[in-house]
Amino acid sequence: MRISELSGSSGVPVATIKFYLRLGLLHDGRHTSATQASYDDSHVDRLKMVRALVGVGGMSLARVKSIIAVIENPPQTMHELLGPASLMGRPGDVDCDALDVLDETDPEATGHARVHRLLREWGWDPAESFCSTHIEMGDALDAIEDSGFALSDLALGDYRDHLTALAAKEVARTPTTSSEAAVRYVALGVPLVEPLLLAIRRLGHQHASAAIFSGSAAPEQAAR
Amino acid sequence: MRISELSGSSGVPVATIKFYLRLGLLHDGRHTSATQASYDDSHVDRLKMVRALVGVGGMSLARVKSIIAVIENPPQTMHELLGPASLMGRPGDVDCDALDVLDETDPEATGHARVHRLLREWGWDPAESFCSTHIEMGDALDAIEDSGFALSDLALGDYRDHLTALAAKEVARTPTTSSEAAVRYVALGVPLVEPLLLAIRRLGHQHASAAIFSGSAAPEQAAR
DNA sequence: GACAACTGGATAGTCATCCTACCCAGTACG
DNA sequence: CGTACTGGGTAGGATGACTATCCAGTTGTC
Repeated sequence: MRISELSGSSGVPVATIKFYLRLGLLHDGRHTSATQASYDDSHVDRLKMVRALVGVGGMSLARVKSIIAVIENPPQTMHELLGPASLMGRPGDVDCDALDVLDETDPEATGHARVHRLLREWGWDPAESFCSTHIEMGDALDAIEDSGFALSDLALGDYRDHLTALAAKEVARTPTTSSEAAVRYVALGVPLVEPLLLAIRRLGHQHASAAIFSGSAAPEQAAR
Repeated sequence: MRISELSGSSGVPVATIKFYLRLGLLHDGRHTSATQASYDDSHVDRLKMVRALVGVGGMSLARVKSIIAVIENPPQTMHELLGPASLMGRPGDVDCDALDVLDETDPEATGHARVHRLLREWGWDPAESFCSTHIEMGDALDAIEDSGFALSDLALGDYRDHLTALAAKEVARTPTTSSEAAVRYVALGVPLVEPLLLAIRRLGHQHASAAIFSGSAAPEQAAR
């Protein structure tokens, strides 16, 4: 398959394919001469994957590249796979030791302190999860706080209940037949399912609000 | 409060504040003379909100602006609020009538057909949710499919169960005391909680994998 | 074997987004 | 009075993701 055919069957412009080749997002074709190479289905699949991750997944090419790196060079343990797969290529890969020190003393890091407290309350060992995830969660809590939005521990508990139940099912569904399948499942499934998840949540909001407020007036009137 | 003080208490550079003022992300201060204006706490709050939505929320300034528009000029019904709040400023505000026509005939739109089928199976009226949400969900399903990842209806059902339970609780928690509080809750809560949600899911993955694969070897070994 | 069409490889240009720097005349205040 | 600061405006820069153009080599066709 020549590059123009690859472009045709993947829907990606030739110039973009060349660009992806240069970035290392797409593996080189088999060279048949100095100025000729042939591509196969693996290149079509890769291109579709990249476009899916970039398009709906909303990822940067840098993050896609690190996902590809994990798929091509899988880590040794299942657990090791989950951390990097979660936030590969994201900002904030800072040192984790600093987090152990702070523990609700630093007024600047209320969100991170809350994460530690919650993990303790939930009976979760902080060591079994990645500090980068703690940081993300802390940042998210801080952002919610900063924008003047209150989120009770009760509400957080609801999130934990439902999401960990979901996560457990997802992990349980991980194929164990081959390492390639498992790596693909995690590296692609974790980030690609995210937009789906958020869409279903919004669908749920609309469904629930239709049930509660169906045909009812604006909050102004409803409150009176 | 002068602009430099506003900058100090919000942590946003003066040049950026001017930029936000020009874009309409920040309301003008009260002019005291031709070249002087005074700002108050509402400006500090707004700046913090904008930074939270842009930073952790990962939104574009355009989307932040449309969220601000909703907060400043709320829609008439609760239900009307949820649609725009969900995907304000996102790409894909296409015509919805086209979706009614397709109904699993178009091979190009398998994801969207699946959304319609799922909604029917779940007993949800498609009319009570926004077609833009259907489109997002369809796109997400297509992207998952395109990248060579299979997602069973069973797994989708799990997502629906947990996320709609969560969404229902979130909707139930919407304050009805004042319209301002309700609008703020929805317009900020829907998008800002998203990163938190995803972080907890990843935490759940790590927790679950620690329980299952604790100390176990790589999938290669485990599979044998 | 002439010749247009295509190839890989490289360089440079485009477009959008999000700021950042600078300039300017007009206050504020010690 | 002088210095610092203000709002307002324009221009510039950084980044990310392409896109266009050029070029020498290759392929298929007549």
